[in-house]
Amino acid sequence: MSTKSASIAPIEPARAWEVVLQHIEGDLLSGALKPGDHLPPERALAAELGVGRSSVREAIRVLEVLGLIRTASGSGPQSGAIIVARPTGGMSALVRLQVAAHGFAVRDVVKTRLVLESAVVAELAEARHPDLGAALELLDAMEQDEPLTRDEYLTLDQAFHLALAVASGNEVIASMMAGLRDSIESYVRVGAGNLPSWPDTEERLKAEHRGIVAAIEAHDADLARTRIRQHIETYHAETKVSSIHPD
Amino acid sequence: MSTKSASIAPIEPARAWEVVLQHIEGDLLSGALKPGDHLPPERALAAELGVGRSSVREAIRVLEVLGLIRTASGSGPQSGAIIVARPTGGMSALVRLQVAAHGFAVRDVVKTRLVLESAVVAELAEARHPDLGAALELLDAMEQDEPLTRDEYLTLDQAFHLALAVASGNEVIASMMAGLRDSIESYVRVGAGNLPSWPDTEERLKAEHRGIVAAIEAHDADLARTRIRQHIETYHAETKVSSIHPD
DNA sequence: GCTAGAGTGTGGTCTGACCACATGGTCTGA
DNA sequence: TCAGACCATGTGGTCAGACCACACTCTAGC
Repeated sequence: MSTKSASIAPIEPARAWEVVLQHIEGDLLSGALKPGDHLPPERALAAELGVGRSSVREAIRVLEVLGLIRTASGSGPQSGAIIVARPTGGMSALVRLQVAAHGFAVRDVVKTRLVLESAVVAELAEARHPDLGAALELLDAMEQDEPLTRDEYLTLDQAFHLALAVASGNEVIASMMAGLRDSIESYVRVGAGNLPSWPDTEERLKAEHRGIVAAIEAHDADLARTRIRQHIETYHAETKVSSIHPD
Repeated sequence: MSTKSASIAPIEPARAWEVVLQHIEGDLLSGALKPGDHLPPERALAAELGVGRSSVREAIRVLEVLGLIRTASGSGPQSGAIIVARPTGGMSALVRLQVAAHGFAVRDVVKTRLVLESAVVAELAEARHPDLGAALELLDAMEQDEPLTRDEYLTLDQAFHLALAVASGNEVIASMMAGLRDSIESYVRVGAGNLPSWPDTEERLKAEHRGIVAAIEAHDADLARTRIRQHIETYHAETKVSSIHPD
């Protein structure tokens, strides 16, 4: 406990957990902490900053949810809080919860995904040698002989779209795309269940995927934009007809 | 996420704070909690869910940072944890910390902002009657007689860009834009300090702002895209020359 | 009627105590 | 010498209880 007596109170006294958060952020900015490093043990951090361990834990929890660290109990080099800087999980949580709390409309999530993914395919089309290896493997997996269940297909579909974003080399867009998609995951799956004919839809989706890749490989950015737009809009329009939510 | 078979086999027993988070998310999805509502008091929530108060507080903290709730101590209708669903703050924190932890490259943040803002101005240009009132007021404020300091101008500039995003009516894009901009705020301000001639830059920025608005009002989406791209790219190129960071 | 004070309920914080667990060293017996 | 069992240690995870500061609400006294 730090002596609060006679301390000149700032305009807004930072809460204890904010002190911890700012301290860690400062260490990140100064380079004292890098991905792969361990945070000090919670008890040591608490003593160092003059706050209680519970306050340290609140800050740690925030960092964990935002995807900056991963925690593990026990002893040894794998335990403790380790900087990982994986934004995807945090982005998913943020968007998903905002959708749940009506801060984000599903319609806007879909539109934003459209904007980002259009940019992704256009950038890939304009790249000299876009690395579509991962995306192509996923397409092959979707077209294997054994029939896939709807859920399996949608999982691969999601991975395909994410692979395109990753291939574009922009981590920010890739994690935003992943977060947007994750957050409406349940809506997509429910919509797929209400489709009039899933096999027909699946065939159409496969053809559209190949068309998108073809446009990228042909370096035709405009065509790629058009096709990705149609791909997303068609699916959402089709599933929305039979969806429960009238909006 | 991967398999929907919700068997009891808990490979990973949910931690206490996750239980609280999931419970609140469930209440949001079911409509039991809406924006404006109060969360139960921490002590009541802890008793209801059979967890300790500290675990409840960790979940509450996460929700606060993500911008879902605001908390206030004291008594009465303004106190407690209230659902607000303001995504901007959470997005800013996420992006800022990921940049600090090298999960996001500043370059990608700028590129993403470019993608989103291009879409914003294009959408505004294609709208019948875009509501540019707030944006225009900010432009007027930037051009008043009394000279503005660099910081004041940049604050208005940021507000202008955000106003455009808000005018487009897409909350998701607006909060992402705000988060992206906030997260590189310090870089922008440092860059402005290193410009060869701020007054010249300020004049150019004013002209570019007016040009963007003119393109929107002329319903010329392509021109608006071009101008916003040039606006952002020029500024970042100019400040990067004298910046310390080589990349 | 009005005001000053007590009362109440809230979040914010700290402390101390356990637990489960992973690791790493030590001891024991072959 | 070495392999295996065992225990000490340090970590996060959790809980219970205790305060505090604060904002509101009620009420007694004027």
